[in-house]
Amino acid sequence: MRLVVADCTVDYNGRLDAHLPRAVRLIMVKADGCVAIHADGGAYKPLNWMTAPNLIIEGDDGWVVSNPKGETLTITLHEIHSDTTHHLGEDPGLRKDGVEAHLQELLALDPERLEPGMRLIRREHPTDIGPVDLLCRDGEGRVVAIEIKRRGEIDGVEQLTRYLDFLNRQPDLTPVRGMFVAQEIKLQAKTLASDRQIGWVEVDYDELRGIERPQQRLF
Amino acid sequence: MRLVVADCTVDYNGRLDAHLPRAVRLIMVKADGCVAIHADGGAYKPLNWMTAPNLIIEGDDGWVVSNPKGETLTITLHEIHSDTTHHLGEDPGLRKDGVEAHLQELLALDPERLEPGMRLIRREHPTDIGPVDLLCRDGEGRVVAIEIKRRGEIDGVEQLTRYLDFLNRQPDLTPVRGMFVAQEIKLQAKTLASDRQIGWVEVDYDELRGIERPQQRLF
DNA sequence: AGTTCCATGTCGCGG
DNA sequence: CCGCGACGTGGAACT
Repeated sequence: MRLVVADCTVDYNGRLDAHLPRAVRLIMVKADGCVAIHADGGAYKPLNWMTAPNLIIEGDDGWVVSNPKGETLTITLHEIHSDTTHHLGEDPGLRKDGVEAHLQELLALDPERLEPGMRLIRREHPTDIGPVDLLCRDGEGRVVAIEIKRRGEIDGVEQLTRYLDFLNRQPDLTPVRGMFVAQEIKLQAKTLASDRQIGWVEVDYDELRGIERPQQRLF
Repeated sequence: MRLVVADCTVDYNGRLDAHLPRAVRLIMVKADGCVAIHADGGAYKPLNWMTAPNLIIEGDDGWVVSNPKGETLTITLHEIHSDTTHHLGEDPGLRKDGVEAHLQELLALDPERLEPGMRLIRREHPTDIGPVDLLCRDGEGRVVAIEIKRRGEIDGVEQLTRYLDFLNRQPDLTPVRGMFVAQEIKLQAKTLASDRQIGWVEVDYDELRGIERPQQRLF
C-alpha cells in the first residue's frame, strides 16, 4: 500500500463529473491498484476514488487513473509532503455474525418460533423474480411465504407482495399467505403489511440464538 | 490525520459482531475522530470502521473506540510498523455534476423531451408519502406523475406506484398516469412498469445538456 | 431528532 | 458477465 500526502487537485470523469479544488489530502493506492483520495474528515468514504481494475499513469505533475469503462481520475500534484509504501500482505478476511443470513438460518431450524405448527418446505425458494427466504406450510396445510429482514421497512413488504403475487399464480401452491419477519419492524411497514393481509412477526436475535442447538436444552 | 501501519487484531461489536484475525493493516484516524481499518485491497471500503462522534481510549496493547450508541471497536496492536500524523487542514469540498437533481432540472426546463405536448405543473410536488419529482399535464390535459432516476430499477417503479395510488385518491387530479424516466432502465423495471400501465422513457444526459440553454440554438 | 431517498453506492451470490 | 438483494449501508435534505 502506497500512502501519499500531497497538495493536489483532483478531477473525476465517468458516471458523473466531480472536481476537487487544490488542498492537502491523503492519496491511498492499494496493492490491487485502486486509488482513494481522503480528506481529514467525513467518515470512511473518500472524496474521490477509482476501483480496480484500472491503469495508473504517473506523469511529471500528477497521475491519470483510467479504467476499462472509460472513467478517469486525474490527480494533479502541486507539492508532495510524504510518500511511503508499506507491505501489508494478504488479509485473512472478516468474519461477520448477526446478519440476515444468520437470522434466516435460525428460523429455518425452528419455524415454530414464528407460529405453532409451522413447518419448513424450502429455504431460498427460487422464483422468476427472486428467491423467497422461507417457504413453509402452516398447521392447517396452507403455504406461507416468509420474508426475513434485519430491519423491517416498507420495501420489504413490497418485495414480499411481489413474491405472493407470483406464487399465487401457481395452481399447486395457491392460496399462499405472507409473513414478514424482522428484528424490528417500522410502523409503516406493519401498517402496509396488515393492509395487505400479510402477517408480521418481530423476533429477538439473542433469544433465537439461545435455541440454536436445541438438544443442549434437553440435558 | 494519523496513519498507523501495524500488525493488529480487530473486533467490532454493535449492529453485528465482526472479527478480524491478526494481520498487518492500515489504521486511519481522521481529525473528526473517525477510525478506519484498511487492508491492501478491496476498493475504498475499510474492513472495519467507527464513525464520529466517538471516544478513542489508547491503552498499552491497543485501542478501544466506542460511540454513544454503545458500539465498540477494539484494536489490539501486536507490532507497530509506522505511526505518522499529518496536518491536512479543512477541505474545500467536492463539486458534483450529473446526478438525479441535475437530470430533474433539465427535464423541468423542457418536459416535451419526454413527450410532445407535456407541460410542467410543479417540480417536487409534495404528497404525504414524499415528493413527486415532476407533476405535468400532457397534451390531452391529463395529469402525469413523473419519477426520475439516474438508473431505473424496480424500486423506482414501486415508489412511483405509491405516488400514483396516492394522487389518484385526490378527486381534483385523478386520473393520473405515471411515467418512469431514467438514463438507463433495467428490463425488470420496464416490465413491471408496463404491467402497471406506467410509461417509461430513457433519456440521454449529454443530449439533454445540449438543450440546457435552448436560446443558443436560435443563432 | 426522526424520516426519506440518493449513491461514481459497494459487496456477495447465484444463474 | 449480469441480475438481484443485503449492507454495521453512509450521507444529505427536509420535517
